[in-house]
Formats: sequence, structure tokens, C-alpha cells
Amino acid sequence: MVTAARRQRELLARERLILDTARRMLAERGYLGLNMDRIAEAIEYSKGTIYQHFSSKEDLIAALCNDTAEARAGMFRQAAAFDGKTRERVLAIGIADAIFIKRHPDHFAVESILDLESIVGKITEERREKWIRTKTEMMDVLKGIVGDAIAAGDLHIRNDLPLCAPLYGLWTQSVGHYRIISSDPLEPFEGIDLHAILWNNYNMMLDGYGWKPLSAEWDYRASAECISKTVFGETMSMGTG
Amino acid sequence: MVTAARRQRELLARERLILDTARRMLAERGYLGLNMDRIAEAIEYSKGTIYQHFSSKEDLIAALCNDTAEARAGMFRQAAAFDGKTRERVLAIGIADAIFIKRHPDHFAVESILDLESIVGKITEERREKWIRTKTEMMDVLKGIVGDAIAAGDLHIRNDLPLCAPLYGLWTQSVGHYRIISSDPLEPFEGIDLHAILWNNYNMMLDGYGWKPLSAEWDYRASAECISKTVFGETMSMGTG
DNA sequence: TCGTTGATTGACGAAGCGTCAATGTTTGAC
DNA sequence: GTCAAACATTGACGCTTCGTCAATCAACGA
Repeated sequence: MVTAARRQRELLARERLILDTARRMLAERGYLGLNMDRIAEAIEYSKGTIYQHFSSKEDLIAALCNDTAEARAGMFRQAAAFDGKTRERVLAIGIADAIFIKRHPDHFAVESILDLESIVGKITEERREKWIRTKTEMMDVLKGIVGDAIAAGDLHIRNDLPLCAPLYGLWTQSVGHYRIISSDPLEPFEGIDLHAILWNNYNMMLDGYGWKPLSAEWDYRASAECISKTVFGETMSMGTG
Repeated sequence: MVTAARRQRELLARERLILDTARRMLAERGYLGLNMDRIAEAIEYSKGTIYQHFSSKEDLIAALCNDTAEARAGMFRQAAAFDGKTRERVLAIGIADAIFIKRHPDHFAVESILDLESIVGKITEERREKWIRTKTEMMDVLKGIVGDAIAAGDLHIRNDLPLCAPLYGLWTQSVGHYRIISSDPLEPFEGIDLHAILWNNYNMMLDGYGWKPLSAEWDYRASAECISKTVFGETMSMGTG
């Protein structure tokens, strides 16, 4: 007798297999090169079996997305837990993001596909909810830091602005940056270290907000090195991306 | 006898017809709802004729993109020509962008499609070049303002940073913002005026760069109203988007 | 008037998504 | 050990869509 538990394990393993295969194909051959028949062939199961795990191609892509988004949220939590100045913790989020990109270079590409295609209701409700939950979770981590900063007197936010204003600025810059560097014709930016500029712009904006200590009063380059080493065990300097 | 000139005009008119129809379909039924047969039916020409104007579906989308990108570049030029403080001219670019979005709400969606799909060589070389030219042109407009600001003593940029650093910050925020607000699940940001935050963040970053006059020393809200009225003949306040 | 040149058409091949009847496998009752 | 019911798997098939191309049509000049 095959117990339900073992069956469950097998199903889970197969789902992983499908996801890993799909991700590899997406990376290798692009969105147009990803197709269900090829996945079926690669995993040596029939197409019908794949459709027992995912309701559609878009649903599969959404699953890929949730997968890495969760990893990202986890890294954000780790970053926010860094024991230091509130502005260092913001910096830690930026570092988490950069390292995340390094580890999952295709995440944003997958996310873009969803924004285009998911509009129709092709995705499992359950998966969509999960997606929203993870996003909200990340926002909450960021809001937490802003709250702490205000409580500690490191930051003041005008009354007519929501608390999330500065973090929205970081968020938009990060999203915009990764969208720009992954867009097709990069010629207009040739020979420019966009990564270094991004870091600098984070700092300029936070300076503008008066988030203490200002970049002139603190060596955030050193903080960055410390954070990437102690929190994520990687080397990642603000200078060279 | 049909002169070559008239024939040329007719071709151009039909190209416009195809583009307009395609754009409408894209807006109404999304990317998946855009298909060549439907366009052919709508314009009352056969599919083959469409393929005499565009080498592929992606090529058609690229043409749509070039179309609006050019309009955007034009508005950027107008904005940069505003006769005022250099920082007001930067603001004018932001306003140009916001008005552009209002006028061409689907532009970024179309652009995203290209980033995904164009990777393969499905687009006419000529169209790709045009794409790059327009982008470079916009960058140059922005670089011009930064150059003027430095010359006027309104702004200093550290030696180790390229001149385009602050404008890259504006660029990333704009791209990120429009990507976020057009992405599917907006729930995490419910009830927040992201537009107002964007404007504020532009100002915070420029303040951080010390681009004079600082936002505390100048009523940029008034400038914004003036610019949108005199340059673009529209009302567009920084507060409410 | 008529042949040539070029534009236009739409049926067709190819490729991909998602379905479902048919087939295979596991389970638990006896 | 047997067997029927429940469940899992398969892949051929229907459907949609892209892009092509042989056949058809229209304009022009001789």
C-alpha cells in the first residue's frame, strides 16, 4: 500500500521538477521558447499530468513567480532584522534586493510576463492570493523600518504624506532600475555603472528626507560590506554592483 | 494614372489605420486579444496586406511603441525648453511624463511586451534603430538640463559620478512607478495616493543632490501648475496626479 | 486592347494550448 | 488471491493563431 503521505511527497517532488524545468527553459530559450509540450517531454510525463498541477501555462508561470517572491520576502525579513541604525536597515533591504537579483536573475522577467498575461482569470485564485500576501508582507517589513525610524527620531515625515513615502521611492527606483537594465536596447546607457548610480540615488533621496545619519555623516559603504557579509554571507559592494 | 505620390499617401494612411486599430484592440482586449486576423477583419484588408507593412506581430507592436515614444520625446523637448530655473525644467520633464501617460495610457504596456518578445530578431532593423535613436534623444535632453544646471551653479555632481546620475534617479522612479501602478495586484498599495508620493520623492532626491533652489526655498507646486498650463495647455497638479 | 508589373487575397501549413476518452494503476473489501 | 471502484496518466485531437505563397486582381503604358 502506498500511503497518502508518500504519494503527497511524490506529487510535491514532481511539482518541483516541473517548476525547475520550466524555469530552466525560460532562462535558456525565453518566453516564446517555453511550451508545455517541451516541458512534458523533458520531465518524461505527459502534458495532461502537468495540467494536474497547474491550471494553465500562466498558472505555471505564476507559481514560478510566487516561488522566488517568497525567497525575496524572506531575504527582506532577514535584512530588516539587522541590528543597527534604522537607515542601515533600509540599506540592508537594498542589499537584500541586489543579492536576490544575483541569485534569481530571471525573477523580474517572469513577473513581467504575469503582468501582461494574467489579466484574464487564468490563474488559480489560491495562487493569486498567495501572490498578494507575499507582496503585502514585503511592504509590511518596509513599513516596520519606517515606523522604527520615526520612533527613534531618525526620520520625520510630513503629515500630508503616508509613512510609506520614502520606501515607495526605494521601491520604484529598484523596480525601474531592474526594468531598465533588463530592457532590450541598453545603448543609451552604454559604459555607465548604473548600479553605482542606483546606490547613490537611494542615499540622495534618503538624505533629502533627512533620514539620519545622513550619508555625509556615516560610512554606508562600510555598513554595506558588513551587512552583505554578516547577513547574507556574500560580498556585495555599493560601488560596483 | 495613379501617381507615385498619391500611392505613397494611401500606403501611409493605411499604415496609420492598422496602427490605430491595433492600438485600440490592445487597449480593449489586452495583449492576448490582439491578433492579426482580427485586425485584418477590422480594417477590411486581408492579413497578407498587413504583412506588407509589418514583418511580424512583434514588428507591429514595435511600430506602436515607436509611435508613442516619439510623441514622448517631443514632449520632453518642449518641457526642457521651458524658460525658468534648471530645476523647474526638470520638474517640467516630470510633468511632461505625467501628461504623456494621461494621453497615452497604454504606452508602457506596449513597451513591456517588446522587452519580453523582441529578444528574437523579429523586428525590422530599421525600426529597432529608430527605437534606440528616440531613447538616446530623450537621454540627451535630460543630460542637457543637468549640464545647464552645473553651468549655472545650481548643482554639483561628485567627480566619481556620471552627470546623468540624478536624471537616472528620476527615470527609474518614473519607470518603476508606472510599472507598479499598472501591475495586476495593487492591493498592497490600496488607498494611497502614489502619484503625490512620486512627486514628493522626485523633490526629496533632488534636494538630496542639493539641486537649487531646494524644495523648501521655492514653490514648485506653483511652478508645476504654471508649466502644465503654459507648456502643455493642461491642468496637472503635483498633489493629486 | 493587352501584356507586364505589382498589389491583394485567403486557404493552408506549422505550432502551441488545453481537453478528454481511453488506458493503466492502486486500493481496500471479501 | 480476486475484483471492482477510484484514481492517475496518456497522447491524439480540436481549436486558435501566426506567417506564407500560389492564385487572382488592378493599374499602367505601349
